[in-house]
Amino acid sequence: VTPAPPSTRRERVRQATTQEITAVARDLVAREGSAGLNLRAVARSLGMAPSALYRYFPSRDALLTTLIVEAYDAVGLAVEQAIERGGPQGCGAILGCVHAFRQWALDHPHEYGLIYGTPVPGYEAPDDVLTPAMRTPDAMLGLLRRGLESGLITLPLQEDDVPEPVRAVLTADHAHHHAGPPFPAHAKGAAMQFWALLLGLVSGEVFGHVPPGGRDFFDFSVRRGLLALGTDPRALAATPSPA
Amino acid sequence: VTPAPPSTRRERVRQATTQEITAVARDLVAREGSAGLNLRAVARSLGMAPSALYRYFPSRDALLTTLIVEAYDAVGLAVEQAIERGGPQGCGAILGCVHAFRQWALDHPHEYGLIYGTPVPGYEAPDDVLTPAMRTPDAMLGLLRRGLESGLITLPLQEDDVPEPVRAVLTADHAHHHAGPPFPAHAKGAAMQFWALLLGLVSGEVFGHVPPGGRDFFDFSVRRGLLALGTDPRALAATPSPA
DNA sequence: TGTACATCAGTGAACGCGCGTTCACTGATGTAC
DNA sequence: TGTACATCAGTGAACGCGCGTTCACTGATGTAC
Repeated sequence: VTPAPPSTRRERVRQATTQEITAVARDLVAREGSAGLNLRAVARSLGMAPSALYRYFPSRDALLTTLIVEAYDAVGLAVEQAIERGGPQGCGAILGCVHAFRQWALDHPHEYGLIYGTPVPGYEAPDDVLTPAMRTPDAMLGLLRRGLESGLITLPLQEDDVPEPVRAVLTADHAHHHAGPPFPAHAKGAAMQFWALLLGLVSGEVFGHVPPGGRDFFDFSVRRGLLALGTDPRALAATPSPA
Repeated sequence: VTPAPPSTRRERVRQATTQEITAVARDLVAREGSAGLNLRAVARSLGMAPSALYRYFPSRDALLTTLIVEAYDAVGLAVEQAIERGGPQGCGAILGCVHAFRQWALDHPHEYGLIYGTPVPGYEAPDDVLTPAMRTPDAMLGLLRRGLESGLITLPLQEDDVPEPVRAVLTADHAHHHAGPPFPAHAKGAAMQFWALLLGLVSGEVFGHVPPGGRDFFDFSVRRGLLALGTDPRALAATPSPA
């Protein structure tokens, strides 16, 4: 996060103030959603003149971008840590990962909405957010790769089972690429389906579009999704859900 | 929609104006999202004074509520019509239904966001929206019931396969009830999972949170979801996707 | 070590804007006799 | 059929508010000699 230690006193103060600003802004978004973010309220809360904020951010959108990047990084970090805690083999990491994702979303509903909800109208995301946005998907694809290599996951489909046009779409997609060799189309398709299920379950719960199923129902659904993904049933059944 | 034919001339004009207002408001939301809905713009577009709108709606929120109800009704209608077109047996109705849902969402992204996206901050939905909100889920549950009765769908799980706490959650949920006798817990769970998958796929596509898979990928994913639901594979494979 | 200058954080007032809502009013439409 | 009154759609001005952003400024922090 800090590339080089800030030398001068001024730089240190500046960095601290910047962090204070984003912290206050994050609180504001957490309480009222992205529409509630406004510079005057941030300034008020910091005891500054509104114009002073322009020393730190060139516009409201720039501040919003920072918050979006921070939100992506926060989920990403939560997910990565859960994977580590889950251990190197078996389903512990997988279950830990998805539960961490859900838990972060429930703990930070407005920040979740910022990145996985309705796009903020009039806001155009700059390229800077692409990398942090891929942090969580990358972590999950890493799990998939590990699972395929270790034999924990055996995709129930062959490459041929994927209809030609779908295969074309799946292999043509180079926009969202991640580290490592490419996945075969059927693996990519399965991953995207699982991701859609996960987003649907979590968004439904966070936004209230679905009757509340709670943690148990989420766990149950995710396990069924993992089975559909080709996860070894015995291994999955033997792995308890994270606390 | 019209309970009794409006008798007096005044009432007819009033009704026409009301419809004009909601039509303009709907356009505004369609172009700029729910945050873009503002009374002054509606009045401007109609050539009225802003205050005149208060003869028709007591507040901005009331107008928003009307739009939300209309959106629920519009998807609901689209889905119901697709089901009818799909025919009385087989998977035609099911595939038609989900494709109609997706298509409506893509055709009306902002209205979709209004009802299935991030909740509008500060807006509290009155009870009036509950009934229209259930229109689409009800239609789909009707399909499930029909499928179970005809044997087209055979749930892969038994009641006992659902862990006790999950079963408790599923049977306790009386808030969102629909017509007809209750479903057993495992059917309800399966339905909710499929609904979550559907919302995830569609929201991901509409909001751009997922690499674009398009119609073919959606069809492919939904078919896999239906198989996981226990739909007869042969019948499913024999049913083409709607045009 | 001390002085002259440059940099930059922060101030305070202002600009221009748009919003939801209220209120006293005018004039047309409907109703009762 | 005609008149007196009630209802109600729509006007126009105003209230009070909050927003993002600009701009000329002051004073403290840092830098070069």
